[in-house]
Amino acid sequence: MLDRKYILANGDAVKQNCANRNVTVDVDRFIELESARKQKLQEVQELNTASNERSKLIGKAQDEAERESLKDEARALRDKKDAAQGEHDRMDDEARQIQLFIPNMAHPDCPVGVDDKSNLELARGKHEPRGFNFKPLDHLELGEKHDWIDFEGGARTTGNGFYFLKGDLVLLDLALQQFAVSELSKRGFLPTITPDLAQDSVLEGIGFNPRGPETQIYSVENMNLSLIGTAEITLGGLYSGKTMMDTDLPIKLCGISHCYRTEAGAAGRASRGLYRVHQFTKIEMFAFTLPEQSDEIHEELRQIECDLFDAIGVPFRVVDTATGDLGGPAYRKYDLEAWMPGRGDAGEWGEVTSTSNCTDYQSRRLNIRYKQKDKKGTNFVHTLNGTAFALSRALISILENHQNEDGSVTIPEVLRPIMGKDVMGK
RNA sequence: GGAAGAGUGGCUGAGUGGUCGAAAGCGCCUGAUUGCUAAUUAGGUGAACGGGUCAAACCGUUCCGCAGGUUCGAAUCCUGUCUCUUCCGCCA
Repeated sequence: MLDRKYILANGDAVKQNCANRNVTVDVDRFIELESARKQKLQEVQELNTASNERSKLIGKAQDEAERESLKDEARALRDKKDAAQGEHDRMDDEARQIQLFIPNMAHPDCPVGVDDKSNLELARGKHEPRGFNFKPLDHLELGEKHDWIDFEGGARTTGNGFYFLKGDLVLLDLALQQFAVSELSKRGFLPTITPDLAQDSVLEGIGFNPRGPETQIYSVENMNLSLIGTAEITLGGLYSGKTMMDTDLPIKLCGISHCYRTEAGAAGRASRGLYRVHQFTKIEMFAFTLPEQSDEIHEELRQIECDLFDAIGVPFRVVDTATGDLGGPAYRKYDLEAWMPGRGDAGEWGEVTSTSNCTDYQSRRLNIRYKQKDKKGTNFVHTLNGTAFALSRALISILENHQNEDGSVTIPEVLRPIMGKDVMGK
């Protein structure tokens, strides 16, 4: 969330930002409430001071009569204070409800537009989409041919949208994980396996709503636990309420977890197969940084994503996400879209990674701060996240781009030593 | 899952319902001192929020795991809850 003082001081900019991001929220009402709340707080504190002063005198009172009259005074003051406090809390609650829906400010270079049509292509990967001198299959057809993917069994066992992976595709999945984790630890990211469940309060802190009609989250009945949609949730939770030293920043983590999403309301040809599923494994980059570092680290995350997809020989483009497509917490977001020959009639770009600089939007909610040596006070860190590999979609991109006419798939060179073979499905 | 015990500042650890934001020690910072990489000594040393200031200083409120309650007043009493330790049970 945004700083309340910032909203009060920059009302017009905040309103313009909401419009750019296609978010409807009553900023004026927030400003009205917050101004009134601050005045009320002043009143509460004054009453409390007066009440505290009386109470302290009671201990030193000489006789019973004096004591009783002081008690009456103190009690009356406390009642007035409680009443004022109640009013203050009501204003505070309502202001907070609005504040939670005010999105982060957007980077000045961020393309302005209300939806993904305004996204801007920034760059391409090393590999261009290849031509096929045969009719390429999509990953589902390849998966069925080799018995690598079993959606039918997944549906029977668990439900629609769940799947079993088998055989060489499992080896490929694990090889990708190992490759990503090893690359990331070379670059200073601490490999971290997180729980797949988190408390509802942690989900709310990151900005997810775990229960309710429109939730994307699976929750556990009779417990305040939910299955995580991304390791961002647990990694943020790990540091919530913490204060770090500036010299320890940036902290870079490589989270490994399963991700669970209900994907309510999503269906259709574009969602065929592994593209949109209820469970997948993800290797996630996460960073806590000083404010002045976050732009630079964001570029680093983007570069790592490009390097990883270049390394596995998959063509992609980098997209600068438009204001309306950013989501609440992001200040700026880059997506990598991989070429997927099996999508649409003759191939389409499909999102495979996403990296966001959330500045202090999440850390303010989660109360994650840093302290500078020899300086009073603390500040909020900046948080960033980025996908290394979302395994389900990375698998699609490899199967479809590296398929051969006989239905086999050439394994990317960097994965061959890990898998111990050059071709799968031969 | 059952039983018992414990949760206090960066750490260790004291704390009879009022003078406790909290003793003491360690650590850290600043100064003094001794010519020897350290000792001695004096002082200082938490955070959030609000006010104030160019910035400080400064003033106020809140915080002793968390949330409630009793009371004029709670680190201290009561209730709930979470976490940790030990013992038992179960188990990949």
